[in-house]
Amino acid sequence: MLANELKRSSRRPRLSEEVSIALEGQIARGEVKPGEQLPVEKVLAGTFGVSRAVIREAIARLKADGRVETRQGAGAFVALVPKSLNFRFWQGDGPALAELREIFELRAMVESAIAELAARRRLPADITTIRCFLHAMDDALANGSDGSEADDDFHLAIAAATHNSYTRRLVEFLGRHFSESRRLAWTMPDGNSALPQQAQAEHRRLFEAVVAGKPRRARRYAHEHVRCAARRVGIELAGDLVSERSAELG
Amino acid sequence: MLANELKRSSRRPRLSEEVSIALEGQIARGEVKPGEQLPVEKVLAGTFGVSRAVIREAIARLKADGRVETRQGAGAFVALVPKSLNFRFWQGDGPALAELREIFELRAMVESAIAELAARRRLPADITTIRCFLHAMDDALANGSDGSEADDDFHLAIAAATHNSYTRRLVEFLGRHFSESRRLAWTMPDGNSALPQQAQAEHRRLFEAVVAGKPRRARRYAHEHVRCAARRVGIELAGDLVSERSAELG
DNA sequence: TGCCAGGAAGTTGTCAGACAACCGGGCTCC
DNA sequence: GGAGCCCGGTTGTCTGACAACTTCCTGGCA
Repeated sequence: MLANELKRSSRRPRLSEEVSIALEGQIARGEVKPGEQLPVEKVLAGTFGVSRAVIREAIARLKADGRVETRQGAGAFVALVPKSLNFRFWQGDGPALAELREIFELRAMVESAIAELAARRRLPADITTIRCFLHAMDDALANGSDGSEADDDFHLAIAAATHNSYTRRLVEFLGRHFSESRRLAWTMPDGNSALPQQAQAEHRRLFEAVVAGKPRRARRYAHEHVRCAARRVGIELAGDLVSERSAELG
Repeated sequence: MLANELKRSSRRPRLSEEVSIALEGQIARGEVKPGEQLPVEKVLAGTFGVSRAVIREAIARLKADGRVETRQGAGAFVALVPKSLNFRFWQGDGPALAELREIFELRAMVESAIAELAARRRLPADITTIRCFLHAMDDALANGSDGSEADDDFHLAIAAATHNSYTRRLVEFLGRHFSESRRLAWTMPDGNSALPQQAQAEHRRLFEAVVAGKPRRARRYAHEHVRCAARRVGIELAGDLVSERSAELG
């Protein structure tokens, strides 16, 4: 019976799991800050009361998650930018590009749904906040500086405008992965400033749809924005999503 | 400058990295299929020409990503429904009933988008997995037992069928909050078994839409399922979401 | 025949110790 | 003052061993 295979609960937790959870917690709580060095393996082994092999497996997990980086001969350090995508992306790796595509795909799904809800729920205060970040991006464009942070805040403000705390928390959580993909739009080499300006035009359109309280239009613009952002870094998303085509009917 | 950061990546790759990438590739290419057992550690050590410790660290990474599950004394197996443990740290306390509406709202957004993508991407193996959990819920219904776990797995399997690892991780991430809301459907007191059966009918409809490869229908059924689920616990969601109305046009 | 207890073999989990590869700082020597 | 070398510290890898656990087979029993 297959039910036997599914029975995976109620097993004794492995030591390496416990250690990696504990370390992850320490990092999450800021007890070891980004860039700082973790205690050396031998010390960790002592404090946790396990062997070095267990510590190494736990750290291997954290490395896989991108929360920790190790340098042979130097030590293990809490990652500055967790889950660094851009390195592998610029190396033109296959899997990294695929990963980026998946992120854009998820962004398209989540952000379009959120834009729709925000257009339906936004209050005057929300509009003020969103507009503030829109202007911040305008400034960044004018100065030629990096507006990716304002970009993050812009989308976060839209999420907040849904007045659904879970939505907002979700976007905050995903922010780590999303911001990496957003930063690409602002730091494209070759000084082509037309691309950020194009993105900003999309932002403005999305903003106006939210202000006007047009859910369908907001959804379409949000989806279009993500798809264009993907295209700007050379990724072509399947464009035949229901939400999009149907929105044009409305 | 970005070039400085790139310099960091020109380091000799570690053995455990290479091994985990190689294994990951074998799994991705289907050389070892979901549910199948990996070669035992000693054999892997032999074929890769490294020690068992390296193999163990590589597998620790795959476990962290949820691509592999290990059972002491039995072996290492490619995960049926890849489970990601990455996001375990965001566990608020159990959602108050007031927050339940927000959770259902988020579910409606996420699950409908995922159902749509799954209907477009599902492969035969995905269908098999999903059907398996559908039957598990059938059994639970027949026995009068709790099928909420199979319910979780059902939706997780649909997320996996999108073949977007971030989607899958997102659903796993949200799982804690969602499963709470799903359990309500299975453990309604008053022995009214009509409600779970109604939910199961919705599951079946959704499943068939995914199997048939009808994205719009899958989106509508997923959305409807969540809305009905909410109604079954006394929460009325706003039903005028774009996705829904427009889907009826298609 | 059917089945159940129990052992044997196989597999993962953990430990301990050792050495290689490498980094960083301090020291010497020019 | 600066360049090069050395040395302690740290991670990376190897080896061998035992513990904990699962699976399967086998022999005895009803």
